[in-house]
Amino acid sequence: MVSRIKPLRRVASRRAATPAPSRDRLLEAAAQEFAARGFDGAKVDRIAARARINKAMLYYHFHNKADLYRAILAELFRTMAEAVTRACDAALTPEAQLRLFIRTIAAEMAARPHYPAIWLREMAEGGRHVDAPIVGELRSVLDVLARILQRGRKEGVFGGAHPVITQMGIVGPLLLFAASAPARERFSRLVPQFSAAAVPVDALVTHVETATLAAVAPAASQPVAPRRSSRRPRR
Amino acid sequence: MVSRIKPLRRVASRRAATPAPSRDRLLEAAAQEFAARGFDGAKVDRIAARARINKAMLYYHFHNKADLYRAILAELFRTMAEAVTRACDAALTPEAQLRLFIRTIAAEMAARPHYPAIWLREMAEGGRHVDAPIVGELRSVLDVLARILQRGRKEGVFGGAHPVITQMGIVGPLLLFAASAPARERFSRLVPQFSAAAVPVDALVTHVETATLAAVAPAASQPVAPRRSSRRPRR
DNA sequence: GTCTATATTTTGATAGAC
DNA sequence: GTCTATCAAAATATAGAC
Repeated sequence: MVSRIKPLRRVASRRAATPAPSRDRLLEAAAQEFAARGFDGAKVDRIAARARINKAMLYYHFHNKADLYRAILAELFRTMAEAVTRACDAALTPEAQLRLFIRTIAAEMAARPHYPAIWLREMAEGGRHVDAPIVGELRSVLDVLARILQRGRKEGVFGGAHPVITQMGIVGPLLLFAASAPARERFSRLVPQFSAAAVPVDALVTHVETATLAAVAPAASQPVAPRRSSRRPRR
Repeated sequence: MVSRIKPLRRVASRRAATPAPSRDRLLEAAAQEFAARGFDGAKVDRIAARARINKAMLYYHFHNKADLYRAILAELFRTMAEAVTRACDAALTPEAQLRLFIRTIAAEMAARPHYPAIWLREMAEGGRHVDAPIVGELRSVLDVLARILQRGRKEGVFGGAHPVITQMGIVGPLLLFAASAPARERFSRLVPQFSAAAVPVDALVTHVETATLAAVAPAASQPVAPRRSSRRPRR
């Protein structure tokens, strides 16, 4: 609540070769711990140890465990929102924009390896730690996608795909793939197919692109508001 | 470790209107708690209270929290493996089999509302509680999918899609959608688009079907083993 | 099978010196 | 900003009567 406005931090007063200040190490260590163990599984002692700081310093920088976690969540979704907003400025066709949207999210996940597990877990937790500003970032991401879909629809290249459903179709595979990498590696001793070496990362992004573009194509899915009279048979 | 072989339980000795025995209520309550809070967030006191049993009874039926959790995990993946194995017996075209594979998983998730969050969380945890028998069930699911893809390839209707990637493309959206339902409902006060009423469930399954079939179509994705000589440009 | 009472450990958080 | 020492609450697990 207090440290929401973050000051442009001490750039001038820092020497060139200075190691990461304790606060940064703390955030990094916490992200790692929260990703691997979840909010309740993460222990402040372990976070402090990993960051090579004293536990009391954690409470000096953040009020409590929840605040530290929220800071990470906020940065995660702000980063995502900024990235997709920036990427989709470009004057491209709706198809190209959608591809770029997908690739941007994938790239952001690759750049921040802890994000996928944290994101996934927070959704499974019912968004318990997501406050209003964070919801705003989520909304921004969805809005970018909604605009792409709407433009494509106006130009006749997309059908009436629902933004939330399209979003699930995109981030679902990307999140699960990234977050489950350690698990799959663990299983690969018994199921070699799971081995990371056997599953090229790029192939997944290509898969999601192809899949999403097909699913949003005209007549691929029923319109957002289903027609009232035509009841389609179960199969 | 001990109670892995479960006896065909006391059917004869039970009256017709007998309420669910404590062990069943326990498993149900535990699944709910583990889904909502994760392994570390789940508290045995809460599980016991929810099941309306004494906490000591929990330790009578299971040795500890981890064993209880593993029992639920095992049933989850056994259920999934059995369902997809049974469903894909049918003599259908590869396309129809793939659709059925998807619908079966979606139906199983709908029937057991706690599964998606547990599944997702366990993957994020690195499969820490997944033991060898459970990996076997995971393997079974993957094998069913691999056979469908292989048959489709032989018949020329599918390309060289990788089973793991295809699996991610299918279960990623289904899991995320189901598991994030409470979160989206929470956010819907600020972002009406997220409201469950606004997002038809069937539309997601249709989306995943369309998307997956397009992604596994011939030439949609590069072959599993990329050609060595032809280096494709970045885009 | 069921319950009460309790032991033991872990863990989030703080006080207060430097 | 940093550290030591420590508290108080929570949580897993068990002992043992019925």
